Amino acid sequence: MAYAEKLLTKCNSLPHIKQLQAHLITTGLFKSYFSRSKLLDFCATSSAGSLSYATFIFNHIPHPATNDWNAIIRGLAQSRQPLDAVTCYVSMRRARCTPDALTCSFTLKACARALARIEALQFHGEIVKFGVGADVLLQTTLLDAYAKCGDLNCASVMFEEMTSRDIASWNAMIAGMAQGNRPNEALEFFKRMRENGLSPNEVTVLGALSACSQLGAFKEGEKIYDYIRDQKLDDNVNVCNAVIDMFGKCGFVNKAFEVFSGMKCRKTLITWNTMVMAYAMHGDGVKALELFKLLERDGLGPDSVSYLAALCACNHAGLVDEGLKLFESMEESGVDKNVKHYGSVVDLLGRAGRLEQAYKIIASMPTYPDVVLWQTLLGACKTYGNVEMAEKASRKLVEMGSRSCGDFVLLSNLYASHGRWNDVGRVREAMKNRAVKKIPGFSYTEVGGVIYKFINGDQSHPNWRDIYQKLDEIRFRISECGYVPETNNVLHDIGHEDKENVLGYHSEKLAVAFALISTSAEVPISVNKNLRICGDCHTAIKLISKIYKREIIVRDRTRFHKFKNGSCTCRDYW
DNA sequence: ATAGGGTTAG
Repeated sequence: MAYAEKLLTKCNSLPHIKQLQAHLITTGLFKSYFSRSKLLDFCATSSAGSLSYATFIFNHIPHPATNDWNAIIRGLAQSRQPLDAVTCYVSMRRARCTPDALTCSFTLKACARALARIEALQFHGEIVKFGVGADVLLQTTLLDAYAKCGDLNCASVMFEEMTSRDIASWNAMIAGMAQGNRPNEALEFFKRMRENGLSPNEVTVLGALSACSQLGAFKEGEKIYDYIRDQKLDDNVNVCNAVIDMFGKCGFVNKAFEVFSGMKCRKTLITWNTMVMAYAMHGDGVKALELFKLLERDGLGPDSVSYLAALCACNHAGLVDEGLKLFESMEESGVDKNVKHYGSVVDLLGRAGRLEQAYKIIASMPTYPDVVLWQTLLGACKTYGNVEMAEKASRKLVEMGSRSCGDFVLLSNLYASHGRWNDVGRVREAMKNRAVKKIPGFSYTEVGGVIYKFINGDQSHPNWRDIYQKLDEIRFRISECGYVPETNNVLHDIGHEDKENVLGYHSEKLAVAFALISTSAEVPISVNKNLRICGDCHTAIKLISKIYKREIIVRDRTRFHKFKNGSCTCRDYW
């Protein structure tokens, strides 16, 4: 019997599969569940097979068994329309066929891929109903499905209720937290796992490193890297890629490059892209472009992510013509442009004041431009005081139902700077009517191996009075050097003095003040912000770096700012 | 009746 199975692994095209199918039918083996569902499964999931042909065979089976259904559901779960697997499951139940643990496993995978939280929840019920709830593998699949669908609370409950957990369960929890923007908790689970006597494997460290990257947690990241080398996990490309990314995002491009050039395993395109992006984030456009050119020599062609990283590098280094050339060369390289490439080039042109050209590029897009594109153009209009173009962009934003505070602020500021007070009032009215939402800004900083989080105007830190006192001192000292708060970054119906206060307690300022009072003078201060740094904080921190003789590194949403002796590596271009 | 399923970087 086993020979049919062996033949199956030798099939590498649909005609082969059909031949084997014919053979099974003529010898009567097709009636045996085993050979038949093996064939179905192979046909539905391997690259040699075809899902539609598998479905065709399946439809001719008079009374499909659980295994036959499983093969089709598995194939559908891996297809472009994963939710078809759920539909198939419904048919299976209607045909009164009983699901087993594998049926549930495949359908849950489908839910996770489709981000279908409600369906995942319903399958949780099915799992209990069919008595397979005690299966550890299935529990992990379920936990992972909840996490991928964004329901991290359900995922945690699942995890805590598990009576036995193996390394994959921990890995799913750590990766889930890291990917769900809860990096602190990811690291907590990582710590707990080790306290429970388990040794992290290559999958574990990927999740933990990703959490460190998000937090800019350099010390923790370096400890994990030591462990990786100790356990020889660095013969895995994915692990190397994650280490490079971690060092890059923690502000140590040189360390990232050391790892990149010292890799013992073969680099993939992702490795190259990660390194190009790291240079881009640090504003080192020349090195980024050098690497971008070298990547082709490694036998790899740049893909859309490579181009995005290179464009980003041009943006952060102010290389306008290089960027434009790169953008135009995409077509002949056969790499499709997506909305992010357009965004990058519009940003590039917008900063250089080439607003008409930027507008033309948006207009030439084959797909609809998104909100971010118009916001980028609007921002450039503000910088160059172009009211007509700003109105065009804002009109588009309003049409698209924008609710972002920044759009309204920009337009309002532009009107204000031209003394068009009626229009300012109109924009404010529109803001009220639309319940504009504002993403809260927060910053992280690490002191003594502990990561502290600050929210704008935060008073939750035990030493908040000391921090605010330090900020008062800072404000006094930088004012002596000519600092004037840039209150036009704030749009509220409040007095001038209050505006200064809102700005004065931005999360990045709180983090810097806290670091100043709690670290020694030799260590550079490192701060990590979720949004882009505001112009006022940028000016203030430049002065702080000079007066307090401290190097301050701020990573914002898009890049690194290294402040030293009164200037920043972004050269005020970001 | 036999086996198969979970965690993975830009």
